[in-house]
Amino acid sequence: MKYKEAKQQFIQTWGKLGGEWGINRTMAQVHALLLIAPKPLSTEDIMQELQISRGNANMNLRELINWALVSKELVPGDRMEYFVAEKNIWEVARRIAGERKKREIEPAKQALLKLKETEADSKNAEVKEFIKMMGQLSNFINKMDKTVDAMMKAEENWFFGTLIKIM
Amino acid sequence: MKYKEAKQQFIQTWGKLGGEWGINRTMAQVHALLLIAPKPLSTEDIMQELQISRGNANMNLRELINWALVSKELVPGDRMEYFVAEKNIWEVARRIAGERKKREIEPAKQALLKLKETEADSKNAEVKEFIKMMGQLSNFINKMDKTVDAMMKAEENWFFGTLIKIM
DNA sequence: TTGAACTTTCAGTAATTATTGAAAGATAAA
DNA sequence: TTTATCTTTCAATAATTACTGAAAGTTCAA
Repeated sequence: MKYKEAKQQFIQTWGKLGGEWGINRTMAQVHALLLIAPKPLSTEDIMQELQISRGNANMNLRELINWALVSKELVPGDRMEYFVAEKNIWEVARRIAGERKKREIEPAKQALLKLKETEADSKNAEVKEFIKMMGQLSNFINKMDKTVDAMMKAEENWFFGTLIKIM
Repeated sequence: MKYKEAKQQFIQTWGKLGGEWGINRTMAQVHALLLIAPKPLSTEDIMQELQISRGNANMNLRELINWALVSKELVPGDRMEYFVAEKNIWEVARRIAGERKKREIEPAKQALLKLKETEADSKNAEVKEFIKMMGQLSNFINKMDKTVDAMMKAEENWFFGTLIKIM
């Protein structure tokens, strides 16, 4: 396959994957573009490559920076801003996991924890089932949480190494 | 907190979480409802509880069945269909992981594998960077894949137990 | 200061995704 | 069969989400 075609396909694939996992497709495409760029890209570069507006490019870049997946890079003697992506995939995975944990899992966890307190003494079948399920869910989400924490601290080889060894 | 309020909050929380992870919010709400139901529910029950149309209820139930998270249950002497959810959370997690792997991860993996073949001999910096990144991504996604496979086969306590022990 | 070069914002609009509800389809008891 | 009961489909519509582009904001060299 020719590079230009492969590049387009990678951008499409990464964008699609993002979309399926609740991440704005364009944001994932901008990320894809920066992941394979051998040097920092300007907003103009990104607008042109992906054929998107300045506003859209700006918004998605800002969001990628919020996720700590991309950072601004200043070139001395140039007023234009450039952007670079974190290129270590393990680090990328960690940051995504950390961010999603913070934004989505933790709030859900807190909510479930409160729900566990519901009228624990009731004899009603619905209520009993509810309490039981909240217990199960809290327990599960706690374990997930700890797993993500482990991942955040660990090195890639250690993490997968240990995991795969015990399979 | 009173049961009725807690129930509504659980449905909202589960629905929101689903939405954030690329799963139709209503589908997640139907799932939530079935998770805490002490007995099978009919389409009517679900329509009423969530205030949704028959078509919507039917569609989302079918999809939950495709995901193997819900099954139909027939009550002898009753023509109406009832639905029950898998209640073991570890099993639920396994099925979701398995399904998402099959639907989303595997196709992405295959696509990346092809992209790795791109003009490997080029001296162009862009192409070199691209090949490098495709290699990293393939390698990472392979490890993820194996981790999910391990999860699919393992028992909850063994899986998390081993994981948490090594933390 | 001024103004050229660049970035950010956001109201309006477009695109996508989800929902409704009525009609068609299926099933089984009479 | 026929008919009553229940399920499925899908075109129309609503709701949500994403995008555009022009105007406002910022920064800095002259």
